Amino acid sequence: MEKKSSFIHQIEEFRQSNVLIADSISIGNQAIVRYTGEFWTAKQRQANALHEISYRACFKPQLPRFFIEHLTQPGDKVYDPFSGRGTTALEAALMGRVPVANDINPLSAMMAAPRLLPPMVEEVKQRLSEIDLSPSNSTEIDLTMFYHTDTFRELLNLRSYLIGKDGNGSLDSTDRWIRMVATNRLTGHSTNFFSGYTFPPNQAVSANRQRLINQKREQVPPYKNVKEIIVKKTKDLLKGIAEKERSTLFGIAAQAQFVTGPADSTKAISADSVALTITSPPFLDIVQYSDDNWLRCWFNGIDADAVASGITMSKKVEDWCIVMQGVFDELFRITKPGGYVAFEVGEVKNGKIKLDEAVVPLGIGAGFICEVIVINAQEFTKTANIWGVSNNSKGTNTNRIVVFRKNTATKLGGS
DNA sequence: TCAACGAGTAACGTTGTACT
DNA sequence: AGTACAACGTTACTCGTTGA
Repeated sequence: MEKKSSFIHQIEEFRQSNVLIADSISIGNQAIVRYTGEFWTAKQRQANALHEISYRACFKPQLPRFFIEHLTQPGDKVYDPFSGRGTTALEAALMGRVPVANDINPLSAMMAAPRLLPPMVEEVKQRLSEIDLSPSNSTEIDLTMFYHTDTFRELLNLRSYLIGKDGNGSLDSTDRWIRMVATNRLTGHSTNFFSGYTFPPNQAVSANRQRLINQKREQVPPYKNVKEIIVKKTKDLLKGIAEKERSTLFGIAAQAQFVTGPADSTKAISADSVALTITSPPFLDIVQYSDDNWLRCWFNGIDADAVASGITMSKKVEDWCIVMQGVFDELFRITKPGGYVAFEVGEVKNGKIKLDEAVVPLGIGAGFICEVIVINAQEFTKTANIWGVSNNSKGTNTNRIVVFRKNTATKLGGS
């Protein structure tokens, strides 16, 4: 006889001391308990600064922290099949858990893995001083709507250096750090980006649109010093990394696993090995992941169109569910008996579609037990101000997490 | 043709705190 | 008193796709 999940007990205690809403929803023939409230706060600058690289559609580090704290022990494997910038992987590593991460876009591991091996600022300065960014460079692509010609020349040289060393296998952890920082400085709306004024840094607009933005603002991209900007951002990222954090991360990094491929077929990850999965899949077709990352892919020699063809962009919930069922089946394979999945989605289409309700049967269909739905609702910046969408009135304003558990008893007739 | 829809972020400025 | 910096509230701003 299996004992009652201690997680629900913890949530219930939390609820009683914080006066949260508890109700339940019927899905199929089951009543799923649902708690709504402010389980964690998610303001800016409340987590480790090492997280602060922009990537489209990332959740706040407080989200994985909450579930890692409650559901794992140090040394446990914590997995994210839609890893993105690697929020789950990094937060897990900072907490002494072993990260396993997957993403269809190779950009993801390039952004996540180097931050498990944070260098000293001096190492980065030294390496940059050894790279010659001055030679004039023939270009196969015009990006002068984004960059001053001298900045563009520096970027082309850095790109050749990185792609060259990657190609002959001589890229080291300092180079990978520089590649991660540079990729994140390619476009942005303020001074410490290589580009002139453009969109906020998680989305690169098309070249044509950038020309129009330049016209409208009567701007020509100003000169930006590539090496100086990389050093500046390196310092910012390393603010929260004292020796204690550095040694935790270095100890963990050697055990971490980064996989690049579809989330429903991750053969490199062992069966029955993962203690906790924390993830957030694409929400239907809301975010244009490969378009938003086209410049980053170019900088790293990645074919963005090829990546795009593998990304789930279903418009309809039914189509999305078919793809996600495959993901859940794979999660069931790799989760260890007694392990958990915390699957985060949001409400979309002006609140009409609550994806958490669609997720419940998928996990059950894969063999999991649905434990509870945790909804973090608060006044916080999720969709605030961008596109003129005001916070808590439109767009996705809550984190809706469906928590599943794999029974410790062996499933009968399992293949 | 037009309206609906939508997974932010970095810098600035003010206030607070620590140290000389 | 003066300096440095940490903390944090506030501020600025755009595109692309779809379906009626």
